Amino acid sequence: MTQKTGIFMIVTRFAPSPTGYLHIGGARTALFNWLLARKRGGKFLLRIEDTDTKRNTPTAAQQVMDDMRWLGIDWDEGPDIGGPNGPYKQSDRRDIYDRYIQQLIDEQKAYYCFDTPEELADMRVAAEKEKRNNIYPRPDMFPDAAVVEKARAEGKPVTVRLAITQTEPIVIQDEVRGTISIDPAELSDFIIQKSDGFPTYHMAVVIDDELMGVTHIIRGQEHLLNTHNHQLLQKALGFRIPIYAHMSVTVSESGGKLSKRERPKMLKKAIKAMGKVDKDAMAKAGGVTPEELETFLKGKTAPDMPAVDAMAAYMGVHLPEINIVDFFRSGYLPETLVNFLALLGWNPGDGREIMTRDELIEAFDLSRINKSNSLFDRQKLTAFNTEYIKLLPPETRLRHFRAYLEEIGSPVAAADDELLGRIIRINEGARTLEQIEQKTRFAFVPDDEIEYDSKAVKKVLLKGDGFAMLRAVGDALATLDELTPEAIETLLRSLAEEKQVGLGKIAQPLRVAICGNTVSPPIFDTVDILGMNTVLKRIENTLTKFQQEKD
RNA sequence: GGCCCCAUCGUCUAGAGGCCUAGGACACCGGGUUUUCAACCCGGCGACAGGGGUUCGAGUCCCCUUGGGGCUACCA
Repeated sequence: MTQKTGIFMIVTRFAPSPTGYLHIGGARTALFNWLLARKRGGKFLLRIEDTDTKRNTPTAAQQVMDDMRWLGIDWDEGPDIGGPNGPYKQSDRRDIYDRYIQQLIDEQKAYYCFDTPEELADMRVAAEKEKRNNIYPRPDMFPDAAVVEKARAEGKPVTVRLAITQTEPIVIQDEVRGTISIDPAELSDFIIQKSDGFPTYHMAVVIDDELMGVTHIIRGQEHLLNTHNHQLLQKALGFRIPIYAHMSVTVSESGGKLSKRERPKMLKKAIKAMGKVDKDAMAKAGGVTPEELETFLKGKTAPDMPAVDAMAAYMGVHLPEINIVDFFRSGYLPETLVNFLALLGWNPGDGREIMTRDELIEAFDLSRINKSNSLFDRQKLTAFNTEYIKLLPPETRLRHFRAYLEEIGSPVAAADDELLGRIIRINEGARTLEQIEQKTRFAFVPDDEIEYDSKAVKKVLLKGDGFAMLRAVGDALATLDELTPEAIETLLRSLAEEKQVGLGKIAQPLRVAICGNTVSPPIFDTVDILGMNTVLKRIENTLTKFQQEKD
């Protein structure tokens, strides 16, 4: 029963609105659609839904595309590369929407309205007070062209609504949720064209999906009830009905939908928890006025993301990663995110978890998407990242690490490929690229600019005989003529034996002297990487610097 | 409030009526390894929300309760 028609090509899409960075939920939606298209040998489209002129931000579309590329989610048609059914930006498709809206009006399936925002708000309040649904009162007679002309001349807002005349239940088929039917009496005639002339989301999405030949739509559960409206529109316009799959929502640790509001929220909480903070300095760090900061702390409005990030950095608080770039900057790998995201609400059914991109594509299927909401578990994400740092081919790790170092402006970026590769290798077991960077940074700062951790200095050098041990280590190292990790190991081990102490007694003072901290990559590699001159210099510096405190 | 969706360890989940004494992964706890932090190895703790049905038999099907989530915009 294998009937390959050949003409039935799957088409999926991701249709973000350019209001900010690509966030984790959007990335998951994009990934599922991409996975389905790749699995079935179909096409995956990218479309920018910028019909809300007030919310659009100019760089967002570019940023979203950059983030998708970083994740390795590529598209076959899109705003930047075009395609047979373009343009792929809704603001460039106004004339198309106008035609269909006019068609609905001509067929008496839609009608003009002239309500002001205040009037609509009153209706909403009244409905709420009377505990009934807010159903728009459809006029018996639809306004004709003359009336519209007059309203426009008077400066009234002009919108268009779809007349919902169906009385039988509206039934949608959902691939993950089955049959969901709803009584049209629950539905209100909704706006399909706004007073600024732009179509609403509902109108634009239905038209574009039809014209672009989209066959499968995977999206969040928040669109489940919209689907009935979309089906009404599809019927009114004589369109095909695509296959829908509504995935569960990803919720955050604090409950509720995982949203970009999470970061400003956490920042506010941190500021309040700290009590006294220099607000002027913080406002300055974030590039906002003290007044703006004050409004943020009191009210609901939040400054934009770069300002939030800058203030968090200033205060040294770690905000939960929400946007894809946040994860990049925290040292996560794209492979980790793709794998982890795929497993949020889907699984291959055979217990596999760590899976390559190809394995994910191979195993992906709509029937295995589950229905219940899932919580975004950062600890498990980190465990995946640890795994991927170990698993990835050296070239790939190197590429990711270099990109990360350049993004955060780390001094470690000065290392050449060979050194960087070695740094990754000796840090195997690290959970994020950030950890590798932090553990290696000391090697790339000038010898006299090492930051000594006071607790480490006290514990390892000042207390006990750490100081004397360090001197002995310095003397011993100075005699070494062959510099390899093995030679260093042999030397230090025999020194430990001679002194009748464990290797730790030798290694820790040395570590603090050359790194400033008790935490570093394995000591023999660390010495080797720094080179003998630097090591001896730092030992010397350390002895001099803390000599007085010792006495 | 109305409408809709969902419900297995702390978390992500396996489970499509007997294979379940409910399996795996992360987290957690205990132990081991060890030059630090990790990583690694071994072991352990730990769940079918509650109540009714249906059935020879229910985590699996139905109903109710409870709990969670979504929508209810000239946002998408």
